Amino acid sequence: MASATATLPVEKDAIPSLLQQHGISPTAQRVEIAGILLSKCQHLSADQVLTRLTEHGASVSKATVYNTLGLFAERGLVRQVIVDPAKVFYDSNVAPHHHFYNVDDGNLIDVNAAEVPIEHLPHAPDGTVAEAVDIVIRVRNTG
Amino acid sequence: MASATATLPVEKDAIPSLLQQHGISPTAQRVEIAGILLSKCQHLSADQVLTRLTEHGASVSKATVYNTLGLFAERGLVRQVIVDPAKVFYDSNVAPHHHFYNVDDGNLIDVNAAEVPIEHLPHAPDGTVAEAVDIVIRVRNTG
DNA sequence: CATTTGAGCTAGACAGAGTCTAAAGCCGGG
DNA sequence: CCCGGCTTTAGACTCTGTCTAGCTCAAATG
Repeated sequence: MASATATLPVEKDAIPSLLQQHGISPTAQRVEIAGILLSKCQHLSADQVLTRLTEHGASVSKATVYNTLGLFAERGLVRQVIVDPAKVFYDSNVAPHHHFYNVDDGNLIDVNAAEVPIEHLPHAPDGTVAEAVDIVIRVRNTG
Repeated sequence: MASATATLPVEKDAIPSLLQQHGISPTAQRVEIAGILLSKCQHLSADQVLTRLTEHGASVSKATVYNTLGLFAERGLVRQVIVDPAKVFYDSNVAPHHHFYNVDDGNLIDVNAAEVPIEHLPHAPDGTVAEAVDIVIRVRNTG
């Protein structure tokens, strides 16, 4: 059940076992969705995943796409990125990193965590534990 | 038109001139909305602002609340906080700071920027300029 | 072999946040 | 007094995401 995170892109054949390593039974639809998202380092919304599925000729329902992406995120196979008020992006890169977010065109670019050294974090409020630190550098087109 | 950010809470009487300092003509509705949001250091969604308006007996339409909050954010009078995929929060504190976000109960707590020292930022991608750096520390209730 | 059980999938209804549109109100200048 | 621009408004609309109720299929059971 631990995270045996493969380097991107993940080969088609490797997907079923990768799912199983994350405690996810590899159904046809899940393999299909993972195949699209993990095919390279990218950020896709649920809707974009759905579109690509239909382009690939695979017919997966909207509910399944949402359920599956939620499941993948919960099990650490992908990561949610919340930068756009309108929708959630799913990031195929689960290594610790941050993001540039272009507010003009909605473009999202990875930033290696090592490039943003943080000396120390403040203590989490009483009764809570820190779970993740998300850094978003909002950029805007010049001119 | 520059930012003459008053310390919170902003007195009722000071609101019209504060709006004007940000290049916003102080209509009755805008003064009402600013009065609620700037009454203390807090994070409110558009919907929460709308609710408080009606509680105060002021009748402002939904469209106006959204338009006005968007305008305030654009002019630097308040700040958008994007942490919850479902809705945007408007932060009355525009001083540089970050946030704890409790994913269990949706609670949002300010973190002084000085408590999260960042040595240096990576260069923004070509053709873009950094505009803001948002750090969100996601926490979860213990037990 | 028939039956049951349960996980997973699906279509479509639904909910909530936010945007758009078309009309109406307000207000200052000529 | 009238005109023109800015602001507000109600309500329709869009879009993302969730929920429900039924269906499928495969594995376990008798």
